[in-house]
Amino acid sequence: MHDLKIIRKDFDAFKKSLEKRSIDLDFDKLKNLDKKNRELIQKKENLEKEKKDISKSKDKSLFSKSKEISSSIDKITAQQNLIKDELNHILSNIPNIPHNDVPSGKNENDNVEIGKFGKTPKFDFLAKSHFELGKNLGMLDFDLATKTTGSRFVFVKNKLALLERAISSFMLDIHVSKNGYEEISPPLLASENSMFGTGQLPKFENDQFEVKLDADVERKFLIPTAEVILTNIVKEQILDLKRLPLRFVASTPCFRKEAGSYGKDTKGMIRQHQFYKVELVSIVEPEKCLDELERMTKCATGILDLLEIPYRKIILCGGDMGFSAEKTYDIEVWLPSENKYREISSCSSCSTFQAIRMKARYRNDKKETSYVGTLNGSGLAVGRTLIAVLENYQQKDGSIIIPKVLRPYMNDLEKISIN
RNA sequence: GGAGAGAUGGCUGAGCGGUUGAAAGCACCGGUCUUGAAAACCGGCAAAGGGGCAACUCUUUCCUGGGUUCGAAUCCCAGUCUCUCCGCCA
Repeated sequence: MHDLKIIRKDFDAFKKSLEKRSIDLDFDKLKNLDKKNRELIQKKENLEKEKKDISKSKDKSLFSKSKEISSSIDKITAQQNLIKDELNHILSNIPNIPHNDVPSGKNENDNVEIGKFGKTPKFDFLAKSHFELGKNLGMLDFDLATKTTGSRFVFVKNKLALLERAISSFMLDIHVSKNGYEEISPPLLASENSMFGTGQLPKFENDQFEVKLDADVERKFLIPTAEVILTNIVKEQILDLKRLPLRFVASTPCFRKEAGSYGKDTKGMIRQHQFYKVELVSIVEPEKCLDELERMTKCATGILDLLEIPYRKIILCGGDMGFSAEKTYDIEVWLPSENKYREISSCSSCSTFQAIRMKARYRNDKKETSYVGTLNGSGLAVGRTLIAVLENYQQKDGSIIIPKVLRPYMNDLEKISIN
């Protein structure tokens, strides 16, 4: 969310800073609402002052006047609330401002590649897709998931289930022991307010799974990413500067409706309603956001280096970035069967955008309260890492070599074979 | 599911109709003392919003929403959350 005080200072600059996003927004309306809102506030405050003075004077002859003032205040307040709600509604639907580094562009075609890393495997046979490999091994079962649940779910079985668990544990261990993240096992449900804090709500409600609880308590949602719950750890807090940076890592299931991607990636486990993801979240001083983004991205790519899986790094253009991000790197892994790179991680700096929504603040070196910077990134998507291992480590006979770093997590198993 | 207790500033915690934005302690900042640090002592220290170039000033806020009153942290009603005990279940 944006700070109206800052927008107000230079309205045109604000308008311009959002150009890269290519959104349609009635800036004049916003401006007018803000003006009207402040006028009403002033009116109200003057009346409140008058009323307060009467009450302080304890002068009985003025008491009836005070009552009249009260009713005027009520009227103005009602009016002001309407304006304020409209203002908030508009504000909470405006995405974050792209950083200067961000290339302009409309969609994923305008993203810019930064570099390719690792060696793509050369096969003397036709590379199979992960779902063929998994089916042949008898360890990926989509039909069974359809039977018990529905489309876009999968049963991972036997040694592949072990592999999935190994990937998750391996990533957690690296991030905890080498990268300095604190491991968290969080709730998988988030309150409506938490979902607002990180920017999933109100705009993207259609992508979320809502869970109905018995009572009429606050709405709850299955987390679409652990980012939601990890970032909200600091909501409504004023942190001591000494505590920063905070770095959290969690491996959790994520749930997404994938509304709007009907017919996209319907085969295999690229795009599921449920998937495991190891998520990294950092809470930092806002000036350190971009440095932290580089660091976090290195933590993510470091995993792929260790797994010896080829990947490339790209920077997202303004039109392709997520709602809350100011700058995003995507990491894409090489998938031999598709002969292209596919997203496996997305690391974003959200500057103070989420912090303002969450009211997450810290005391800076001048002892003033100010908003923290938040970052999140996948480190990495576990399901897609499984896919990448399957495809890049496949052998002619359909067996899968286990990457060396994962073997300690799999009783030193070197290979997954049919039977 | 049954029975209680509570929700106050960064934290702990008093206040229970009228200078209470709120005692006290901790934390934090400045000063005295000290070779330096610690201790001790003195002083400062809430947030959000509005106006002003600024010094500054005004309003709101003691879980949320209503109500009583000229006036509410304090009284009444409704709700949310947290904790304790009992029961039940992982």
